[in-house]
Amino acid sequence: MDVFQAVADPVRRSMVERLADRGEATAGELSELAAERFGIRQPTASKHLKVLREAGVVTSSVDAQRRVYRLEPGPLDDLAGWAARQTRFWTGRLDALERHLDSEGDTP
Amino acid sequence: MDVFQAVADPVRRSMVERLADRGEATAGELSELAAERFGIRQPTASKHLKVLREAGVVTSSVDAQRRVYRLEPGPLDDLAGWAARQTRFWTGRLDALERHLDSEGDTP
DNA sequence: CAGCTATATAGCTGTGTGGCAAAGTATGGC
DNA sequence: GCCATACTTTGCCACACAGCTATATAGCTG
Repeated sequence: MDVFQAVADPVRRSMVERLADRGEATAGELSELAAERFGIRQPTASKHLKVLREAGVVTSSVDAQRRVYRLEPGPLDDLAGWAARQTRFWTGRLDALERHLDSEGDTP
Repeated sequence: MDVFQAVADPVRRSMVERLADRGEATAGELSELAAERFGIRQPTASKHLKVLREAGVVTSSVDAQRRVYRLEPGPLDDLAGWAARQTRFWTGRLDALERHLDSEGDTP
């Protein structure tokens, strides 16, 4: 699954936000957060973490029985870059459009 | 459907990119593009346009029998902003983290 | 080693969403 | 007025995905 799909889910976005705000967290902490905010069970949260992992949005390392998750900036930067590029092109271009229409000479 | 879900689909992303690159387009043009790239039929493309419309990513106006679609920067800016915020927080903070760990004084 | 804690996996189910063909709604042209 | 054009809507099916419970795996702890 790609980054776009990964962050399409509010539960996963909430996990990402938690990691962005306060740094790394264990699977348990993230699961508990999801439980509070969305009322989901631990295995469901674990599944969401798997999706984020496979999209490269987070990485995990093993600390005894704990898995520590942290944010991986790459994919999110790609996402931000894509979205920004889409708007930078035509935002503030209304004038350019009008010039274009003028040069076309047809106002139906 | 929100912006995140709206751009989660590659067909819809392709439509957005087309509008970002070369400005407004008719439903027919966007449908044809989707047909070429993804092999989908016209009603399916129309459905995708509806999703983009309802997410506020595009707006449409009527020109005779044609519907002209254009990009609405707002939602995409929100998306870009969100994604950027998630990474700006901890990117380039590895040093900050190390400083934090130093000030904690515990290296287990 | 027994048992507790932490997390992942397996297997099942309901619902949302993407795909299609067919029908409906406007509008322009003959 | 009627047909063609340009879309959208409707109704259908299939499949992906989020949710759950139950179970497996792994590592501490007594």
